[in-house]
Amino acid sequence: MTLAEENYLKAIYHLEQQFKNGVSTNALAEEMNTKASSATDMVKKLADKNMLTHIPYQGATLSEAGRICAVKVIRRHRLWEVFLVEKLNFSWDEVHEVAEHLEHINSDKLVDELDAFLGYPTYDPHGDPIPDKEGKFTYIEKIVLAKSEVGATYKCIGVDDTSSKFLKYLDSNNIGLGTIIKVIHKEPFDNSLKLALGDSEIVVSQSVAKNLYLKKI
Amino acid sequence: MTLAEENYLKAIYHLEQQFKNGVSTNALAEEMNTKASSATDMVKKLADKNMLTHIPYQGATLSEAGRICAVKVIRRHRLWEVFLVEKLNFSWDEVHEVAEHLEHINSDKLVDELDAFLGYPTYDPHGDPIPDKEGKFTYIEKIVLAKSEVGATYKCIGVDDTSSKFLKYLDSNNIGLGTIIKVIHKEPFDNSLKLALGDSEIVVSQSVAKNLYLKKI
DNA sequence: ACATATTTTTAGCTTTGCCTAAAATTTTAA
DNA sequence: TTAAAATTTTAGGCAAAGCTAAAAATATGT
Repeated sequence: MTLAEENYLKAIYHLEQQFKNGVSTNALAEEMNTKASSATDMVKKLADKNMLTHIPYQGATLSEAGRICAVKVIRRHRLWEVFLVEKLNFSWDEVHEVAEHLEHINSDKLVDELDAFLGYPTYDPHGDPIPDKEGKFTYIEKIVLAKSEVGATYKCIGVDDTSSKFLKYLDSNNIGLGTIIKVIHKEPFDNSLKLALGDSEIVVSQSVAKNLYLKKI
Repeated sequence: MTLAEENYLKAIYHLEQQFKNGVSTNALAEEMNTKASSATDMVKKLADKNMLTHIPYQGATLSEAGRICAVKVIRRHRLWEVFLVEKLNFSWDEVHEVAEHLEHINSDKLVDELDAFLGYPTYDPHGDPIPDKEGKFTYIEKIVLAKSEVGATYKCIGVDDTSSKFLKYLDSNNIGLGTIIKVIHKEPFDNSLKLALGDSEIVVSQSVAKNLYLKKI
């Protein structure tokens, strides 16, 4: 698998969560920041390699081989993110770009030793699960903050949007993985939420609340 | 700089140690495991980018910019080798291939944090010096075992040949960086050497002796 | 010195992955 | 239901980095 092929597989894997019945060329092109014609080219190449099935004008669906390959890339990406944050003092908004490169180094020894060195982590710094050597994910039931109950207490376990802007916003409001959050009030007018974090209170907008994942505690 | 360009710059830098008056196209092609015509193409491209000067039919010489770029790649390569050996349990014959990939990830934060994480090492697992952030090397005077004095005691500080075969040979004879070696006898017939390593004695051929670097102690 | 050998360069082709423009297909909506 | 809009594919090109084969320049040997 070339670098470009791996990136396409990862993108298709990602989009399949959303579009269960095949990933459209346009959606794929957008995810890859490229043009539809390029996406078509690559989809055809990947179909030739039996990494996916493609019905023209309909969409692409990963084969088992394609899924395995995508999950391996995701495993590498997320393990490197843990390494960067825990060992090299990266903050969670800085890791993505570098991990995009590291994820393409395909050496079983490298990845498995890195996994062991990090203590077999099951979640990356954004709260996304890290597949194990066999490709198995550990799932935790995630509640999105926007659908939380007033009065309940939660732990922050992940984010949906991993853009630098959003992660910096969270940092500046002292929200990180593991942060304990109590929902004080929900404003019916704009769906903003008043939260208690330790002894301070903050108000977050609905668009923030839609991107924060919690676990009830 | 693309991946291929960086590899060529590294190769030219390496060959310049040997061929002070310009690196020939053939030598470069051989170092890169490619054909002379491909080397010519790349040399022209690098000359256009002011990374080197090229006199047709004569040879190529790195510019200051080219040297800086090559040294950066070497720094990254050697730091990752240290990481692989010290943190991920790689042996010194396994590191090269993976480091060839890692060396091309160009992030100052990544490299400088890695350097700090490793404790600012000055030598890689083969005894080659690691340039610092400013590109400065720490040099130690190296004595090649083939030119050692009978009766003297040395510490192993590096190898010339870094092939897997040679490194595995050294491992199987319990020779590594830091090993203390006393030269017991030099056989005039074939220039083989009898060495004392701790309380065992071994005999090594001249071709081994030409590839081991020592420091007198 | 001059023919031959070696080295280096040039010319032209391949593959990968992207692009634009145009054609084909499917969807939407009047 | 049929014309317009949107989506997808095809066709043809481009740049990078490699290749082979042939031409040009330099080196060598007698």
